[in-house]
Amino acid sequence: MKAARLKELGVPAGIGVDAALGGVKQAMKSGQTVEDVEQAILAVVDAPKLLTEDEVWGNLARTIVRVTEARARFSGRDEAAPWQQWGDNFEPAAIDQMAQACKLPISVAGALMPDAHVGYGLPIGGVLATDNAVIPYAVGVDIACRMKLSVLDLLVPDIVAYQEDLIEALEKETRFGTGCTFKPGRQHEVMDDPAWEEIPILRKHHNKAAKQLGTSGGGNHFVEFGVLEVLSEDLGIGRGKYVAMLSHSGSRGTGEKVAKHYSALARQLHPELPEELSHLAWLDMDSPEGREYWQAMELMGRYSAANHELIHKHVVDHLGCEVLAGVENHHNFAWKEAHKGREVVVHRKGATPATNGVLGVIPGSMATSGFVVRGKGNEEGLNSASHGAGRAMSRVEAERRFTWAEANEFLKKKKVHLVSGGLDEVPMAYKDIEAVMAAQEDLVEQVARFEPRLVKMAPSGKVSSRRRKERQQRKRK
DNA sequence: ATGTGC
Repeated sequence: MKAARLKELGVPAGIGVDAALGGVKQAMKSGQTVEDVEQAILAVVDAPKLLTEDEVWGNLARTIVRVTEARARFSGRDEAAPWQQWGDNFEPAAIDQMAQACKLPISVAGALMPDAHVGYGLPIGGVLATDNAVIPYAVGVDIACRMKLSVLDLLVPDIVAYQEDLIEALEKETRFGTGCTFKPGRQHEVMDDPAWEEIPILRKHHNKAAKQLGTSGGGNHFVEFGVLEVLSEDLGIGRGKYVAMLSHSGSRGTGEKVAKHYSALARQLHPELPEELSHLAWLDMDSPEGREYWQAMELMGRYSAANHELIHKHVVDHLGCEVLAGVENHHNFAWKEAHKGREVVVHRKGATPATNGVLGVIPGSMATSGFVVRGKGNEEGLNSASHGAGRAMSRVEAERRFTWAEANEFLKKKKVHLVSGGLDEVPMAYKDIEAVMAAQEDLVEQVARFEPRLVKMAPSGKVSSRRRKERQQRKRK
């Protein structure tokens, strides 16, 4: 049974739905039909106080009572925290999510970046400063998702001349797709961090995390080679054209488990939040839960950095070249920063840190420009910028609307060789990166422009997992 | 962005 149906039946969103799903599972196991289950849920919703001791539905009944009482006591704030947007090419729902986030009692200020689109709780491209509280879903599911660019001592024509070697390096030295691992795993001292032992959710996933070190994952993640046109002296290598390698990856499966674990915990601690705020449940920074999340989040930060470090090290070693310069940054993370003289927690969910003088990387798409940028320290913009061009449509919509014939035409025109990737990631599915950059001229300065030439991404998710299953089934036979 | 239980 889906969450939407449970809400139709009157189950409160968030922990109400969580509790209901538990009951549904139990009832279905004991052989009840969907109709029986729906009747039972209606009865609980109608009179939860009568059913708090019920064997199957007691937890749902108690949760509804708790949520109802807490929400009755909750009163929103009189005035939302101030926020501004950069650009005007947004879905109304993304703007609404930003506005809702600023109504949280803990919110201090917000900023919506020009690549923003709808996400869980806070939009992707949303920045939120809070007072002594951290919101797991305002950091994002892929905690510490990160960009890393290395300038290599190759010549621009080498991208074509040594194309086969570059492809081989990508194929052998990282992995793509949901659930991908290295066997045997890559080695890195980040795996010896004491936090893996101290925090149960980390201990549980330590093994998987070890196997996923150095992998790139799926979705919009990629590793690519391209031409970097350096426009300023910031990188310390002089102006001109260079070959660079750019990777986009994060904390893989472990980060997701951490995000979901603490978000569920935060929701349990905040039954008072109305439905539209329920995905924005927070943890107090002074509470044991908040401190533990922060510790886990920071480890995910070091883990993600190690991930990129290994990808670059192994690819560079494979090619036998040298690294001349580099830039890297998280774009799903939270930081303790000063805002207008006050210490706040700044959540950047799909947003690049852009404190004055700080360098960052903003990718476009597989066949449009990316940028190395220098922050301008715009205080109203919460020292942030976009983390890319931003999706112009959903993945499903992109798969429906475009064909590979069109996409290949685009790639050919831009001289991009796509080793693998999904139709849901084609450039036409993204907003215009030039317009996005123009909308944030007061947030960042352009330091270099990057043109992708040789790109590897995960092949389209659903297809590959179906094929994997079919292969496994064939093996069994 | 990510897998997991059927």
